[in-house]
Amino acid sequence: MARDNFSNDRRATITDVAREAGTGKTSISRYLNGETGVLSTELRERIEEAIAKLDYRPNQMARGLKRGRNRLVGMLVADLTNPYSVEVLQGVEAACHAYGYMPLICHAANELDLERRYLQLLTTYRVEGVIVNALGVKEDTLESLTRGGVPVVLVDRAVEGLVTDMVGLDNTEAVRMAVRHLVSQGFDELLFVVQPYAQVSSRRVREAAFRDTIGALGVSTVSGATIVLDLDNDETLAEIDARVDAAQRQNRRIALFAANAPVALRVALHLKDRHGVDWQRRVALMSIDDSEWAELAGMTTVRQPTYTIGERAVEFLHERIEGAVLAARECLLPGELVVRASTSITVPSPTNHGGT
Amino acid sequence: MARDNFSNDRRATITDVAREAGTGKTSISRYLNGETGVLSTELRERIEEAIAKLDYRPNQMARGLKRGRNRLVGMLVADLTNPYSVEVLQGVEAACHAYGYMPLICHAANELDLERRYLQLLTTYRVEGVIVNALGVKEDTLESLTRGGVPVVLVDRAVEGLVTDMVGLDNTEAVRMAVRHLVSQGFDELLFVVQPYAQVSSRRVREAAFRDTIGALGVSTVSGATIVLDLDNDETLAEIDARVDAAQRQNRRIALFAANAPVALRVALHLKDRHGVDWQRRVALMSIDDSEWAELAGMTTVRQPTYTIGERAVEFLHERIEGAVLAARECLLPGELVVRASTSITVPSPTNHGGT
DNA sequence: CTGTTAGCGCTTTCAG
DNA sequence: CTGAAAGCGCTAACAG
Repeated sequence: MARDNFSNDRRATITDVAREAGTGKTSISRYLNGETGVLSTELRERIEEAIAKLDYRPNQMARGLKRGRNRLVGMLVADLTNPYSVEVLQGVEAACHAYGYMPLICHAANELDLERRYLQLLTTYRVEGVIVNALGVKEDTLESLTRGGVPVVLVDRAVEGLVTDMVGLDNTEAVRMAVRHLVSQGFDELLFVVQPYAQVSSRRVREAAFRDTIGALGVSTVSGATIVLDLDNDETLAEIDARVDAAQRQNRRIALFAANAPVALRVALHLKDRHGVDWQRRVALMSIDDSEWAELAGMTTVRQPTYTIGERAVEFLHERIEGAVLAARECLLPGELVVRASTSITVPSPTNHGGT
Repeated sequence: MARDNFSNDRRATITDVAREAGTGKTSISRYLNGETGVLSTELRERIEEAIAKLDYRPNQMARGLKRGRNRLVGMLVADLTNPYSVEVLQGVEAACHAYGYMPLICHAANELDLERRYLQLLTTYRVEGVIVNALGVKEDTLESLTRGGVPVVLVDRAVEGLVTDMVGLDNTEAVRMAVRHLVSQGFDELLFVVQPYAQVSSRRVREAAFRDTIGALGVSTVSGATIVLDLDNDETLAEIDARVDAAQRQNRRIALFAANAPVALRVALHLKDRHGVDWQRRVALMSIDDSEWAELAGMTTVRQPTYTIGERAVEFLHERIEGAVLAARECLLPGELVVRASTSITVPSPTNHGGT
């Protein structure tokens, strides 16, 4: 029903509806924009009928063109493969709907070219604002956006030379919490494993926090070191092995601390490869990011408030779109320590998974 | 550089560029559309300068409005949390770029309301086509799309009462392959675990294939049963336990076969909970979908050709957008058996992970 | 309360 | 080779 008319392929336009309802376009427009009470009940009914009959849907493009705003916001994700991003995304989506925005999701797949290209595309579609989980590199296209008056809010990572709102994890506190946990569990040698961090601010901050925290502990008690792991290059894994072996020879209790989920997975796979299925009995591993397999592997993590990060990002963006003029803000949300068996220094017994 | 002029907030329009270049809008338009050779070199240079100076970007909305096509295609994903979807997405994105489409990614988060809402939104933005990984339920909005002349191609799942192109895994063959593998490994009791499958065609097909394959083997050799697992309700897990216990009491070699990754994870978590960290020594588990933790857990899987699925979907869509009129097509791509330690019937030794 | 009239930024005849 | 003008679908004054 409601569409027994010629399936004309071409969608009905506001003009068609006006004609069908025997009125002018203005009234239709008024109806569409909820200017209720300004229309006689009689007219409103005729309009409703016409709309139903023609299965009419207003064309957002045309609307946007006229109004100067199209309710589109861009969400540029560096890597959808990383569950972190998907979770943030969910917060973003929910908040967008609440505010009446349509999120345009773009996936840079860790490619700088793609990031740039999408940024341009978004410009071209005249999005009203952009949330960017950037690759971190200085990017003219990004600057060009803000200069063009399009609000930008950064997620997880800052971008060199760009001052805007940014929301992410309180990395310093998260790392501190993790290190304190490891120390309290009796580990006395900590290895922080992180991807090349020069470009990516969150990694940089985490690494710095790791060293600071260790330093504050007094070098005599606990020793720590950072290992830079290139996911595409297995060589650095050898260094981890060397450190682990050395520590164990000296009877030191060593723990690996992965800076994020991809690193944790890479390291875990390697350890399993090297030590066999029982690898977790040989070496302790924890990480930032509570990925879906963390529970299965019984790995201690710091869970990020991903959903909230996404929501908050949209809130910031919304305020800016509405015209707020204020200095760049930084919103750092606290992580949550999720303790599991991997960081109890005693060999986990089969029935005891997750200690305190 | 290239933007030392008044940062006017308002982006430059084609009119601005025309004025700046001292010419008419038509020429600018021609330049933008690559109607090269129709412009004198001299004019072209002036245009290029003007564009650069004003940092001009053509407004796609306006273009679309006039042209009647905006190069937008919708991609509706049922659940981004499922790595399957993300992988398909990557194929879709790549293919879209190749064809010059801008994919609008929408995430239904397994909510029927959201699915419907997004479908309407996409209509409203006049996307030229839609790729749908639907929730599977009969959906008026979807039908309304196709009737409105918007091409739709389905991914992974068919939708009741909707005849369109669809691309996905060759489920029947995939299940057959898996069952044969399990049997050849010496398992003689198979438990197929699947979410409620009435609504979702791919699950239905997998379940049917499971029963058929078992049946074809001759009931005397191997016995099989299907267990329906509701991810939000733990009760059904008890049935799995009962079956496993019974089989082991009778000295039968039982294997669990999860219909997809979410099920596999749920089951794995439960088994670990019940049997401790060594659960894999107690019960064999394999699944369709090769998720990132499968390697870590040493779990045998059937890997889907996700990327190709995405690509193929866009190809189909493209042909339809270009006006091809043909009967609905179905493209079933083969899966790949990835054998790992979980399905070798002997207890996996620490140094031997994954046999043949 | 309702309709007429101008555009939004762009493409596309149709004449120079 | 180049430009003027009409119009895509819609909204927003501005009259009635």
